[in-house]
Order: sequence, then C-alpha cells, then structure tokens
Amino acid sequence: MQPARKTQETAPRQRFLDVAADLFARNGYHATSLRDIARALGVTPGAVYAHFASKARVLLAVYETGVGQIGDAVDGAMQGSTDPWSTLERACHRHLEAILSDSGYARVVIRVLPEDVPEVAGQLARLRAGYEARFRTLIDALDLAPGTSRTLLRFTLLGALNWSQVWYRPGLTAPADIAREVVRNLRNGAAPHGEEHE
Amino acid sequence: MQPARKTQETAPRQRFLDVAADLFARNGYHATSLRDIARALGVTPGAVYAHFASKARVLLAVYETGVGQIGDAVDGAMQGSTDPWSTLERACHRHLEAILSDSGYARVVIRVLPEDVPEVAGQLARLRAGYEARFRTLIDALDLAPGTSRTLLRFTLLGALNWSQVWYRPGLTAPADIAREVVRNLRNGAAPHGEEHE
DNA sequence: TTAATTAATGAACGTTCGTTCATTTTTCCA
DNA sequence: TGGAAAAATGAACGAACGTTCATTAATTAA
Repeated sequence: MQPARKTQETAPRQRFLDVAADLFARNGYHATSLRDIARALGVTPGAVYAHFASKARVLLAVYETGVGQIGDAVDGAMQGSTDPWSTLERACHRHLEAILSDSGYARVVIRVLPEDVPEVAGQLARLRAGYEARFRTLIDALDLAPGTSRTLLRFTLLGALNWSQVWYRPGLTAPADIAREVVRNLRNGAAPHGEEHE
Repeated sequence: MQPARKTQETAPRQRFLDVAADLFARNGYHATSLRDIARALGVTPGAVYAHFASKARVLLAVYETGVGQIGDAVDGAMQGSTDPWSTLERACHRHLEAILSDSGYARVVIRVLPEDVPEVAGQLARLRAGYEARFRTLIDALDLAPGTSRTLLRFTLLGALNWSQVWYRPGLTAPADIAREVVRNLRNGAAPHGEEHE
C-alpha cells in the first residue's frame, strides 16, 4: 500500500506563505523584509530558508497561490452560460472581491509588479498573463460596435478594476456594485441613452 | 535695479531631481538608492545632502514638479471651451502623454504611491488629490444618464488611464488614440449602438 | 523506543543602506 | 582679483538587509 499522504506536510510552509502574502500585499515587496515575516511568526530569520531558497522564491510561491485563487474565482463565474455581458460582470465581481479581500494572496498579484523583482520577473509575468487570458476570452465573446479594439477594452477594464486597490476602502460601494456599474458604463456608456454625437 | 535672478540658482538641484525622477519612475522608490542617483551624476552620495534633507524629501520635490507638469498639461486642455466630452478627451490625452512620457516627473506621480513613503505620505497624497480634483471638475461638467455615479466614473477613468503604465510600450497605439477610444467607450459604450438590454 | 527526518536556532557573514560632517573645491559677485 | 557662498568630497557611522551553516529541538514513522 502506498503510504498515506504525509499529514500536514505543508503546514509550516503554509504559515510562512500566509504572513508573507499579507505583508507583501500590505507594504509591498521591497518594504517587507524577511525579518518582518519571521517576526510576525515568532521565529528566527533563518527559519525561512528551511522552506524557500530566497526571498524572491517566497514571493513566487505567494504569486502562484494568488493566481490560483483569483483564477478559480473567475473560472467559477465563467461557467453556467448566460449572456456574455452578464458573465463578464460576474467575473469582474469575483475579480474585485479577490483583489480587495482580506487574503493577501490575490492582492499581491495586482500590487507587486513582475519587474519589481528581476530574479523571478519572467515567471511572475507568465503567471499574470495566464490569469489575464481569461479576460481575453470573456471579451472575445462580446458583441461590440465596429471599430472597437478588444485589446484596449481589456486594458481599460482591468485598469478600472485593479486601480480600485488604490482608492477602495471597506464600507464604500460594495464590489458587486462596482462591477455592475463599471461593466454597464463600458457596455452602454455613461451618457444619457439615445444621445449620440455626430 | 533689482539684481537679476541669480543665474542657474537651481541648476545643480535640478540635475539631482532630473535623475531622481528618472530612476524613481523606472525602478520605484525603494529599489532606487541615493547611491544610484549619485552614481548617475558622477558624484558622491553625500552631495545629495547639500540640497535635500533626506531621500524622502527628494521624492517629495520630484512629486511637486511632476504634479505641476501634469497639472499644467491638463489645465491647458481644459481652457477653450468646446463640449465637455471633448474637453475630457483632450485632458485624458494630455494625462496619458505625461504619464507615459520620457520625463520621469509625471510618471513618478502615478507609479509611486503615497503610502509607500510614510515620512511624506500625507504631502504626497495631498499633491495627488490636488491634481485629481481637475477630473472631478471635468466629470461634473458631463451630462450623464440618471443613476450614474460620478465618483465611480472618475475612478474608472483614472484607473483605465493610469494602468497604461503597466502595459504600454512605445510603438503601440498612440496616447491620442487611447484617450479617444477610452472616452468613447465610457461615453457611449462598446456595445453596438441602439442595442439596449432590458 | 528508537532512528530518521524535518524544523528552527542563533550567531555570524558580507553588503548595502541612509546619513553625517569636517574639509576641500568650485562658483559667483563686488 | 579677492572673498564669501555654494557645492562636493571622502571617509565613516550605525543599522538593516539577504543569506549561510553547524548545531539543537521537535516531529514523525517503524
């Protein structure tokens, strides 16, 4: 018989990742030291190296989990086919919830830019791109006015959503409401309906 | 006779600011050391302190210039009254040109977040807010569909514009084209005209 | 219970950081 | 041209950084 999966194999590693995700999300990568992470766990700085080869690898592991979390959330919004705009709105809702949540994992993916950490920049960028591909799919499914650039629409949407990390404070408009209005504006415009300029 | 304005009074200080703006914009605040700045000028680290009290003060000075540059650019777009949407588009065009330009000053204002530098966070935030007030004015002048949140529209627009720092590469769509399409999408929507969902 | 494996220690390493300061060099105006 | 003011030097400071490693403690499997 195969030995049962080792119990709690990843438990201590997990604890490191949890606090690293939180600190990276809250203070950024460069402003967070390994000593900060160790201190938050009541542990010595050297302990990190029993689980990770370097600080950059810690970030990479956080990124992987973060992309997984937010990717799963958006995937959940994509299945169960209603019309493409509603699907997009649901995906935006999930995306916002993730990047504004208490969990640091997803927040790190938006807050820390790949080029901030050259040692793993390529891998971070690939993870990010893999996630964002979902929005390419979502937008490809839309019926758009002729001449509309889907690429620019994607960037516009992601920018509008991700920038919320800069201004959002809990207690303001809920993520669901933000998603609804952003998508509505991008779909039908904020100008009064019926008005068209020549 | 008043003494002529001291010739080049600000010349050396200016040179420090120029390279600091460039490095802060390119690599971020924490990833840029005073030694990097000094090295780029062929000068000793201590030389910085003949002009600035601390690294944070260097950033603050860069921020002030940056907010001034981008503010002037947008102010220029706001006078000469055409219709409010065209004015907004021109302002977005200027905003994009500034934050994607070769000059680091304006880029720093978008790239470096106030809370990244606690020593001067309040002052940075105030400078930022003073600049962004222009967009409040611009959006207040728009005729909008009932129920549209002007605040959220402003955040959406600024997010869409500012996020371009993450994806924009020279040679892609020009700032003028980006501004035109972003504003068009937010005004009339990306969906085919005439289509409305129930 | 014991042996092997995993986790963490604690001290230190070399480096870099922001910063200080007495001294020297450069610049500018009278 | 001389003297004041501005600018930069160069060496050093203490602190913090990421990282290493022989050693000890804790956990797990047989």
